[in-house]
Amino acid sequence: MANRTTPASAQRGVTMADVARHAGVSRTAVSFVLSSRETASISEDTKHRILEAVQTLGYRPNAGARALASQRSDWYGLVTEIVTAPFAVNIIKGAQDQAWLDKRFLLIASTEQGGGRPDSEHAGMEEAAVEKLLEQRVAGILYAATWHRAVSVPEIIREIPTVLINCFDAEGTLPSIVPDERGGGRRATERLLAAGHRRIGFINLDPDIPAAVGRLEGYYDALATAGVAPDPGLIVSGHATADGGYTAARELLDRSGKAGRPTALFCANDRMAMGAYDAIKEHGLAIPHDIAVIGFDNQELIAAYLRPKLTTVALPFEEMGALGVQTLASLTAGQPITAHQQMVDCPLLERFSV
Amino acid sequence: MANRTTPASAQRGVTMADVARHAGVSRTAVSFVLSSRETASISEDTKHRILEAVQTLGYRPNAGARALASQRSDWYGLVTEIVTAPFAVNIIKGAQDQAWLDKRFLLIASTEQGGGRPDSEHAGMEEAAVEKLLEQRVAGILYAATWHRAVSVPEIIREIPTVLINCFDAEGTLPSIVPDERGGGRRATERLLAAGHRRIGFINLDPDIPAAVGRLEGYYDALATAGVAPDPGLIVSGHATADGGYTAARELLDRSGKAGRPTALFCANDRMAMGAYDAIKEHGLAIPHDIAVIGFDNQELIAAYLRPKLTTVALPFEEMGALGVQTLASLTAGQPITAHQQMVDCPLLERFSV
DNA sequence: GCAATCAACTAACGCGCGTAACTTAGATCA
DNA sequence: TGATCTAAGTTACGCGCGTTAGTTGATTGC
Repeated sequence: MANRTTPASAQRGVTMADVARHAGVSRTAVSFVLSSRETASISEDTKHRILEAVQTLGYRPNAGARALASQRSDWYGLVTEIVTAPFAVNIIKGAQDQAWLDKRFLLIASTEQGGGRPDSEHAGMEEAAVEKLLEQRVAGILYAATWHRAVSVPEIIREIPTVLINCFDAEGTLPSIVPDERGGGRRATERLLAAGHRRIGFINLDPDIPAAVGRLEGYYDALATAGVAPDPGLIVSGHATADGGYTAARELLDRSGKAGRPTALFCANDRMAMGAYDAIKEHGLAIPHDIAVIGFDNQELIAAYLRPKLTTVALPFEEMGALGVQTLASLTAGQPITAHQQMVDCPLLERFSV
Repeated sequence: MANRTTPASAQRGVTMADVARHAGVSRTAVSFVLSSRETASISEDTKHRILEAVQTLGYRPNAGARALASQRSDWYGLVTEIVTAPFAVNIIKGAQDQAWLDKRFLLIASTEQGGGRPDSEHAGMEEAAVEKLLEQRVAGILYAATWHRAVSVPEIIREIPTVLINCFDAEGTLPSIVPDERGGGRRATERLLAAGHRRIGFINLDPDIPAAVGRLEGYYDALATAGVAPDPGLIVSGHATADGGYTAARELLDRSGKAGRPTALFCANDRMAMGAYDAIKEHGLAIPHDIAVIGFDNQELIAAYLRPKLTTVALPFEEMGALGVQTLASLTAGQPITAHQQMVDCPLLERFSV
């Protein structure tokens, strides 16, 4: 049996010079053909000979050398804390896929390591990560956060084109891409209103964060448009966990305000919705028959496995990642950015809890 | 106010030559100092001058040029389908962290794009991904799977050092790292036995996959060691979903075999445990008072948010990722690999369902 | 007092490639 | 027929760096 381990290409170092020699042309000709320059004129015949040589020798371009010679690179850096957080990992996927389409590579630098470092140390890691990426001569940097918030980026990041994803810098000097929380909140509330609900409880997150602010605004927007007066008694804040949702839901269900208990619950995230499910079931109520529930975030592992499956608003992680790469591409191409902060829609995913 | 945008370093292209000029030495001297070669002798004085020049000029080495000149690279490629699957993403984290410690970069190539491609197309994507990584001249490749199984890797991957993570090749010719399913199954069952349970139901996955085989073997191991005769009536297979777990659990609970219903349930994954919880609650039973439950996989989003929180066996994703990088490091260093298949322990995480 | 040693460097080459500037043989034109 | 132009290439340089093979002046050994 023939030696099947390695085609000719395996012997490291088939270079353009080898291809040139094999095709009987100069190295430059090979370069011209491979980079398909229109300005240079190479006859169809030799072009064909060269491509054939490439094939038989198993030539593989050396991306590093190419970057060195051409003074530009095919790489974007992605610095992020989200590698661990299964939550927002789809940002990576979106960015990765888009980068792949653009024939670019993503160098991912994780800034989260070991548990519970102090902030100062984390900042140091971020700077180190950016430094490393700059050493790789990336063409630009994506900076992605686990949850939508204001961040302070290391200063050196400003040396090259940068796009923030799922976060924004307090000064507002860097282009950023964030979810349209408000639109999502409106959409969810509208859905409940459309189902005939008028007393809609809202279980909110820590009211200081952008997600809470936006989602609540959207809730108000929808009520206002529908001409329903908001009832402050229907709005509570809870810990962003299943337990928090459980407690908050009990509070709302026990409460018999001026017009009785809510007939629907809009939970500002899916984990809280998970807890709310428990509270509702303990109350002997059925979802969605007795009470409707809508979540937020679309954490698949929760939303798709709750019984009944949870109708929820999705955070557009993948889209944000892709848009980030696109934005970075225009930035590095020198095109001016139209909007400094781009918002991406949060679509409603209909399942069976409404 | 001074122009704060850019330190000297920002002007792209502070090279070693610049540093040398600034320090009044040859470029070679700079190179020697920066790569801290012991063989070369540079006086403390000039060494200091050089480092100072590096500092004031903001010199940053060019990783690409370095790789080109030294004929080796700081990169490992990670080709995987798991970018999307929040599930096994910790493999990436483990690998990333370990690579960072080794001062190496991970180039991640996702092979999963758009939904539901046919297998053939997926294979094509994998080959393209590997090809791209080879163009980057990575020093080695990690190939990681979402779930533990046999895979067939693209042939070109054999051109360079490769380590499989969470999977193995059918021929067994590549070093691989997999979870110790059997040990995990044993550990879970032992825990239930230690809690006094003797009738332990086992809800298994599709019995053909390695995870199902191993976990069941572990279950038998523990029973045998404890001198408990296995009851075939206590073992069922279900769909690997919450619904599947729900159905399977009902079946076990309704069944009043020779010795009544099981007092504990070992579910071969957490999603099924989630469904089992529902079935148990519908039966009016309390966890863990009336019946204990143990899961497998430690899907945080489920296990940590179920009420009560689920005791489960963790898949050592992070460890496998880290071990993968370590193994690859020894491979690329030319050291022979001791074991062709390395197994990593699956620890039991105690929560409140036992 | 002179060869041998050594510390402290430097000159020069090449890694694989992009690219501007030049060459050459044939076609075109006045 | 000589000048001009073009197609089809080639020569030569440099990207930033690692590395080998020197070079140079001071010190040592006898």
